[in-house]
Amino acid sequence: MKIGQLADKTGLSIQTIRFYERKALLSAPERTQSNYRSYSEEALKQLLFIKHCRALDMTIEEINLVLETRANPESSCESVNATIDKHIDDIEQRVMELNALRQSLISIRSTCADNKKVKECGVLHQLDSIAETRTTPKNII
Amino acid sequence: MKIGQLADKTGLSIQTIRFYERKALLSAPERTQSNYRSYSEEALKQLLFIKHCRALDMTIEEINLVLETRANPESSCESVNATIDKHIDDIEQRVMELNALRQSLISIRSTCADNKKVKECGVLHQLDSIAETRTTPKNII
DNA sequence: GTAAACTCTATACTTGGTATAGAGTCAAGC
DNA sequence: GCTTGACTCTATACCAAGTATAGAGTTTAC
Repeated sequence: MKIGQLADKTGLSIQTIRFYERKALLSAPERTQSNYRSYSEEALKQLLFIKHCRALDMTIEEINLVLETRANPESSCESVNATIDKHIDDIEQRVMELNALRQSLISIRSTCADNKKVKECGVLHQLDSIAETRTTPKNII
Repeated sequence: MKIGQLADKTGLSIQTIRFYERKALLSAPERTQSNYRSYSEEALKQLLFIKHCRALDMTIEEINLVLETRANPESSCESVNATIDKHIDDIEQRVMELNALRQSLISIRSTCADNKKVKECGVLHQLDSIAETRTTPKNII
């Protein structure tokens, strides 16, 4: 299977597949005589696994860890569970931040009716003077 | 006021201030004979305004737009309100996405009790086979 | 034989900064 | 006068997770 077919089957772009190879998520495939990448079914499965992990917003580093763990079936899956647990925490954290942010924005927005002039705009005045709202560092999520 | 003092007063790093100047959020200040940046009180205010906008997760491009609007007091503040409204929408969207993601993660996580072996781990099996969950394109927020 | 479609590598770009290197400047202490 | 430390300058590279491109080579269809 060439890279274009793999891209079609996975729904990932060709560049993304090559990118994952560079990041060592996907091991470098065999090459044809003309230096084209030639993929096995195994690679397709691996790539779908990676895609599923990405859909859950796992970072490449985390996926790498999970892949490593997955590689030896007799080892403990503890680290995988820890990764997922941490993810859930991060997401809950981020949702709370975003809700706080949303509240701030709604509050600021309420200070200006539509069609005012800049000099009368409550929103702009708010932006001049608001205090700190975000205490936690910005999250990637 | 030199850049270090400005950094202290705003809580932003020196590099960030220079970065904002490069991005034309902050106009290039006067220079001393030795080519040091020399800031006015006006620049301090501008920078705090920018900081407040960033705390609301506005992009640099959006802040630029708002600053432009703010520059002429007689114009309409409509675009500012539109920016804020869009932001609120984006955040609500993102919160819904994150909640869906959280549900997926919790569901996946529930398939593995602690201290299992990799080959028995429900989480890893789920990651092999889960269907698409995220339909909307990934957001920056 | 040639044109379209595919693949290759290498490089640059995105966002919002952060972190360096290497050079110049300024103030204080001796 | 000289050195030391703190400050500033520019330019460049780096982060994540890709995306986009140029320029070259390859394969396939007609």
